[in-house]
Amino acid sequence: MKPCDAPTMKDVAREAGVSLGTVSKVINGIPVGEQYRKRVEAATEKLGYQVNNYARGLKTNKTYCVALVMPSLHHPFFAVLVNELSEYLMQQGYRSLLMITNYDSLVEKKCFSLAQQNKIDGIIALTYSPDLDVDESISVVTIDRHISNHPCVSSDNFHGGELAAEKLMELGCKKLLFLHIGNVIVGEAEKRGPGFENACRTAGADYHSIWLTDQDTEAPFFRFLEEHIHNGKLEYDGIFCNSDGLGVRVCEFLKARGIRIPEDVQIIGYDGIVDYATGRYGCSTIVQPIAEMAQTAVNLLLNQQGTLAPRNTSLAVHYAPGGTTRD
Amino acid sequence: MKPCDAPTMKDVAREAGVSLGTVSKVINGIPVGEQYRKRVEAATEKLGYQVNNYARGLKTNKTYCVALVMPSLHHPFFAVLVNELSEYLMQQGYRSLLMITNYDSLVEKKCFSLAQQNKIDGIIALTYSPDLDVDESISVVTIDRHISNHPCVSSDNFHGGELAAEKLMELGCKKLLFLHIGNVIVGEAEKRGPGFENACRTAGADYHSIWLTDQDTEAPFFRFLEEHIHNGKLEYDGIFCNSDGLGVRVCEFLKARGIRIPEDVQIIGYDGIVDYATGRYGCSTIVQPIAEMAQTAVNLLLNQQGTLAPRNTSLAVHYAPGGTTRD
DNA sequence: TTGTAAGCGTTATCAC
DNA sequence: GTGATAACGCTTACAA
Repeated sequence: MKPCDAPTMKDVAREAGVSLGTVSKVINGIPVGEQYRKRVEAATEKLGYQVNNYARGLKTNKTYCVALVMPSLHHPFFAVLVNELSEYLMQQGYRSLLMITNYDSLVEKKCFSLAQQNKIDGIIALTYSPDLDVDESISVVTIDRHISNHPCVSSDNFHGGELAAEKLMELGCKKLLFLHIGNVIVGEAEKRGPGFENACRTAGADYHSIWLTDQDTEAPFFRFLEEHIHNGKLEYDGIFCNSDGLGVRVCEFLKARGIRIPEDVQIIGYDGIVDYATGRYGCSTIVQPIAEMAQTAVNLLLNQQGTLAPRNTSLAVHYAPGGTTRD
Repeated sequence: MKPCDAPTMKDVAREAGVSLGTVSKVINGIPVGEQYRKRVEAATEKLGYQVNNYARGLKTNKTYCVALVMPSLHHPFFAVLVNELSEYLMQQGYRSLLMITNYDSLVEKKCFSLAQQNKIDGIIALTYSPDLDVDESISVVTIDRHISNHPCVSSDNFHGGELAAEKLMELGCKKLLFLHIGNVIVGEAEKRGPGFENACRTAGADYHSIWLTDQDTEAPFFRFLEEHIHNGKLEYDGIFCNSDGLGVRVCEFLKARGIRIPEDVQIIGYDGIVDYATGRYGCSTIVQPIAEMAQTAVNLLLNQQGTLAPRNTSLAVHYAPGGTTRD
């Protein structure tokens, strides 16, 4: 790569015939004599001068840079989240350092260490390591999962679960099923199930839950479904899946066995993932407000003074039909 | 946000009872007396010292940071591309600064200027501005679209187009159609059409092309298709779309009109986008080697000495069936 | 070999 | 209000 030596403040000062301090003041918007300002601005323009953020960061200990630590961009939820985070950060005058962990807790640790080394102003992270502790001097906001006492932003998972149950019952389901697969790490997303069960209990509904923790295969779900199909009819008529992906797969599985969706069985997922090609939801779903979550996380990070930030901020979700329910 | 004052090299030197220069040498792997090294390492460990990349960058003019300028992460192609770029860069010891332009050429310009200001070591960009010129002193590698004479990495679009045509003919199609929608900016992706047409011509096949440039609606395609359906039968029996998204939409449109895919009409798209939920292609497709493209771009950027980099590097594509062809 | 000191491009604190 | 000057934390000659 080529060397890159841009003009420095000193060059501008020489060009404008003023001192270094004056140039600095003009650059930083500190009042300065009218004609001096004019001269400096002209010189800046002429030389195409740009401040060196590294020198500035060294001096001020402020880098206007936030690290985004995310598992992967293969999943649309993460991709869109990073998109919104990055755009909003840029609007606020911040840059984003992207770090992909690939769900690997070793990499997560390395990223946190690297982030601190880069003297970034803060970290926004969605991680899976249970024991990821970070220098107390750095600001951190997490998404969905907690890291020590740093503020966490998530959608209102509990209410999302309730909403799903209520919607299914409202649409006539009598025998409900909840399917959950996920990491053993307890995060905010794990409240979807309790929310669902709570609503079922409250309504006195008949329901069953299956929790697959720390497993990498959904096979048990499909075995269960298979076993509960009698004479081409599933025992359950309403299913809540803890992600849209699972919802879509369950839907396909049942259709392949001649069960009609949504006529025989109705399915609701969670996330609100929109297909890039069709612009539609893959299944009926509880929609997470990704843009709002991103903005909330950024605001929380940038305005974090002391420790008065709430440990958890849950944003409102809403239900959206996606063809797998009768509405 | 909280202040962040980590231990400095001076602290380590004091702790270890050696001089600043010695610490620096240990940190940078320059040979130093065994016992000195031990002492420095112990002190480093004890204080939890980490080099300040801003100070180092200021001194060395090397930041180990590359800017990724991308239109959006809502489209899976860009999301996966950024994922691969970022992971590979990290493997090579580089960090990635993510900049989302939202297809806005004003933002693209701002990003380029910002990137240079951040004294990054290079830029990898996928942009739409026709007139995006950049300081000659900074290394740039582009994806799919050219910016002045910087090296560009893409998949072998021309051959991809040929492949699609050959495959359709091989699968028995007699009357081919090519559908293209895209920006007026001519990039490597625009070679898909010529490749397709070339293969058709060579084989003496009957084909028709529709190019929609600089339009934001695909309506003309669907109007055309509608007009060429007679007695529930489309005049064409093989369609090549310049993206998987379009392929999927065309497929849906025809199915909705009672035309069977792939029995009556076969469709091939371009990109190789895999659905996150099912893991399948949305339609039969020409697969771009995204990971290889990312690695090639990074290697080109990092090893760029002088200007001996090829202006264009096209990576091999392959065909993959995805349910919209009879194979 | 190891220590010393001069910068890298800024900002900030002073006298003027 | 403006211009020297001392840091910021590091690398790198160069001197010891």
